Amino acid sequence: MTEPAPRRTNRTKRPPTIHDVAAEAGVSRGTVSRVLQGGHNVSPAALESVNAAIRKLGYVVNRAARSLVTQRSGSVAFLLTEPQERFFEDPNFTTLLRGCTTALAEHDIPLILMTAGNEPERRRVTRYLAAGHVDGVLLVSSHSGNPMLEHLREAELPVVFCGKPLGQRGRIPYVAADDREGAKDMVRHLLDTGRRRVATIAGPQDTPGGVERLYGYREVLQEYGIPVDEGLIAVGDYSRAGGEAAMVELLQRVPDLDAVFVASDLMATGALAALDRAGRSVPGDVAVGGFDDSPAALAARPPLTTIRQPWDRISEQMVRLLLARIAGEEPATVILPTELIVRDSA
Amino acid sequence: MTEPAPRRTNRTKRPPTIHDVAAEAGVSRGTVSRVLQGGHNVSPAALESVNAAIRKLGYVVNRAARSLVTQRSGSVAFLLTEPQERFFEDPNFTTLLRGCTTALAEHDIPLILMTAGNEPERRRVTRYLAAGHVDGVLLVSSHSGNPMLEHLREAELPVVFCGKPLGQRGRIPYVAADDREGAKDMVRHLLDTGRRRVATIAGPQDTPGGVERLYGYREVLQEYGIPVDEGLIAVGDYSRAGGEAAMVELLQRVPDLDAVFVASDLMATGALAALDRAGRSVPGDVAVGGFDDSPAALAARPPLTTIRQPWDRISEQMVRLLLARIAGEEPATVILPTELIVRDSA
DNA sequence: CTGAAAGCGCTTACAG
DNA sequence: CTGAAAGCGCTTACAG
Repeated sequence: MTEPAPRRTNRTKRPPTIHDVAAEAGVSRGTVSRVLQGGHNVSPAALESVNAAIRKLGYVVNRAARSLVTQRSGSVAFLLTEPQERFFEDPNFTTLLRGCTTALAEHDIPLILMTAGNEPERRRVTRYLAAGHVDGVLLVSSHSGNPMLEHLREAELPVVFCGKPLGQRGRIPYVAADDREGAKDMVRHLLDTGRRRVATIAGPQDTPGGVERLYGYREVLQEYGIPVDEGLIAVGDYSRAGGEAAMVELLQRVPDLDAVFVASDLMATGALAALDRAGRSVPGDVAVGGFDDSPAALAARPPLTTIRQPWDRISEQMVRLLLARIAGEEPATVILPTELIVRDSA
Repeated sequence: MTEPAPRRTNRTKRPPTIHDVAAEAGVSRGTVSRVLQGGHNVSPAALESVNAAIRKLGYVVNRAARSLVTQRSGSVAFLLTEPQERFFEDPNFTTLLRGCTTALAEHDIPLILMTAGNEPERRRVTRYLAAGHVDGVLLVSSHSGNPMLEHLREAELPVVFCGKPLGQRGRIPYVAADDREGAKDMVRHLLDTGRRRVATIAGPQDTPGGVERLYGYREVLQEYGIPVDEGLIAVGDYSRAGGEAAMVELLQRVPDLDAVFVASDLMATGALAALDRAGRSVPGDVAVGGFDDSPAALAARPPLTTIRQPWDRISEQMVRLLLARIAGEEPATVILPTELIVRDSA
């Protein structure tokens, strides 16, 4: 009557193990494992009885044990290297995060959210990744000179970027919306609706969106035979305040502008405020085009004409590329088309 | 010369193990492990040489192995049971998510993001949690009748809610802003600045914010000796469109209202649009008070007077409570004060 | 097709 | 204070 006390945590019931399943099904643990791996080299009879046992017992594989032997974690990191404020303020990114979570869940892969916005965080994340705690990383920042990149390379971890990685040598897989074509669509729209002095508020020039959307602006002007006036170009930091300041600057420099293509909706709401204060009506005096089709675009007065990025498909493709990389496939790149959404501001 | 080929994944270098550290330090693996656990019952000399070896080798513990023996995952889930759109559109929640990630990182605990907005997702999440893949969960939805709750209870997993869980028996630990007091501050502000026909657009009545903020509204009117006119109360669904519809309804029912307390900034932007279309000036004809102090509050025209929720502290406290629960402490509750932010709309 | 066995990298009583 | 050893729950050659 003095049995050794069973080992217990504060959880009452221990989940069934592969051992229980094997006993229930009347086979060896090896066979159960083979069924778990896809059922190759398993007789139909064994397959069936194992599956029945799994259902009956409600068996779920213990990932820690599997991970220990396979040297695979079975999870993926979603890594933010932006200063956090910027990311979390940007509704695009939350859409992206949601999409990646869902897409990974379909493969039963948990998403681990990590931030590396400052030095201590970067150290922690680097250690975590180097220790092999994830099989790959979905990387969101595309600022050039990203200090995490070197670490990732050293850890030899599969990575997929959101947005074209700037200033990187080698082939780094990424998924991006077609920023340049999106910008071109917007500027064409402005021109086609009769605007002639079209300014632009570009994003930071160390980000792909900042660079590409400005390229698009220039290309369309050229296309229409309009000489590019550098005075019509201002740069913001993707924040609302940055957009506001840039608009003030533009108004001062080029009082007769009649349209502005703003590289993000958030900046566009700032531009709207500046125009309002300057007594310019939108779209009467000045047409305003945004980029992103974020909630802010709808909430703005007037609602913003903007460029929609296909975030659902971006996240889907990021996950697809990452899983392919993890499986050993070659790096690839996916560029997805954008869509012009015409509302009241232009 | 025929050594067995070393086992390899596609990663080149295998991280050092506790075995390597023990060899380097000249002690047993047990001693290394004891150092890892906090260094109790370890001689100063051993402690030092083990730490030196850890540094030299860049050793990082293998969580899968640890988890296998301790029966603890060392990670925590951040679980969204809202229909996803709502969550990800709400900037409060992303702030919360960020805060929780950071707070957990300080304890070296990875945050696993999970969504359970529909039935297949709920099944998957339930299996994952029941399998013991996380030590606890941070739960965000507070809609009453949440179908995940029962599963969590069955799995005997520590849980902390964000927001007061409605209609739950038993003591469930939660952290919330003081919704009622926040609402009272706003309504008092409206009344103190001379408004007399103060309407409200409440949130859904199956959410704590929806209920509590409406309570606050009623209480202040009573406090000021103003009889509550039920016609002045409308309910929205926290969306922009819902706020707009509710405002239209109120305007129709009570054309002479001169203020409205809206239970979220997002709904308030909708209300602003409706007022604009009805030709009412804000704050001239109608004062508008929001709730949340989200980015939308700043972007709104005019910028919204609103109630700020202390999201940083909320996330911090949620993590603290959850870790305490995991460590076996009793359930507790934390209510945090809000702050009135006066801008232009009221 | 299947079982027995080794081993993944840790932690934790148990002796000493 | 410390080492030897068992064991956590899996996967995977290896024989058969």
